[in-house]
Amino acid sequence: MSTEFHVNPDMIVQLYNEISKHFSSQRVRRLAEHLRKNDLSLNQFSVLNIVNHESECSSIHLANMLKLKAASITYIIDLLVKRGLVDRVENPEDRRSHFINLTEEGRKLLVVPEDTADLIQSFEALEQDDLDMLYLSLRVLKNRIIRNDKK
Amino acid sequence: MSTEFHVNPDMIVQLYNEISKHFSSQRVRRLAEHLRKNDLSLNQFSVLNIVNHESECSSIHLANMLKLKAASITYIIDLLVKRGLVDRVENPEDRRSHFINLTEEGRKLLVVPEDTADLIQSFEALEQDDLDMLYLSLRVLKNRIIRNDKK
DNA sequence: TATTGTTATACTCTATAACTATA
DNA sequence: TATAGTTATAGAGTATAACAATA
Repeated sequence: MSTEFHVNPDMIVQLYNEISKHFSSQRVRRLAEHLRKNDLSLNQFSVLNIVNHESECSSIHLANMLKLKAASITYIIDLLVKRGLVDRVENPEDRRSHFINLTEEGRKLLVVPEDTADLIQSFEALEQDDLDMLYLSLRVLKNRIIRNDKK
Repeated sequence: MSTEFHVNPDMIVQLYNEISKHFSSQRVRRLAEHLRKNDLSLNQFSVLNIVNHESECSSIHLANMLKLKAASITYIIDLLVKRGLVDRVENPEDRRSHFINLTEEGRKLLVVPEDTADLIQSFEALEQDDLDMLYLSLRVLKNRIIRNDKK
């Protein structure tokens, strides 16, 4: 395949952002629904997400990431521990601090369900050739991206 | 372009969802940051989004969409009106109810900034040929999708 | 003394119940 | 009588400030 101009990542990012805007509103709605159903605040959910990506995550680190006070982190972690969604593990190198780890229960709550019906509707607007090309493109993208994900 | 099998929208949705998961955590973080910077709760932001998409939106409708009590909607709308992000307009056909409309100020807060640097990094993992193909695919998708958006 | 994190307190948000106005 | 929405109050969740323990 060849194009008459040089496609660079920036150009794709710009396109991606425009497309992303189209789905933004529904994404927010799905997220809010997911949080409500699982009785999670946005900050609690953010903690689960951060803890999932960072091993040896301390309260201070969470406070910095979320721009919350340490006391709020304590409160949030207390609730999550009580629900069995995270664990507190002692930091052997600093007896003041703890590491926050995601439990299996917590990991289950990370995935926000997609609104499949609406997505399908969007893709159905495409011609067959474009569908084919999009599929191939996304498959390549997935393979390159997922490689860097843990598990 | 041709493939040895028939690509249908479902297959693309599945791929899309897998890719989407990869960006999910950062998207949540960006949203949380956007809300914090603009002093908005998730429900307040949801109200702005719903009001943006639905003209003649009533309190009752918002309560149904967000699964909140009417009294909570009153509280949220009061705050947003006070900040000049939405207006309350009388419903000429039913003097009990009001329509909630987004103001220009409110519209400015709808867009959640993307984390461009991280996106670029993802796309930089692709070969030039794949970049070209992805670009073409997304451009077609954008043109088909955006057509159905208002403004 | 500086840093990590907790306890105590104040504030914000949401739910419930009682109420007003209109249909 | 039923419905749309508001007001008043209580409770849950979150943030702020003062404090204790460790570095």
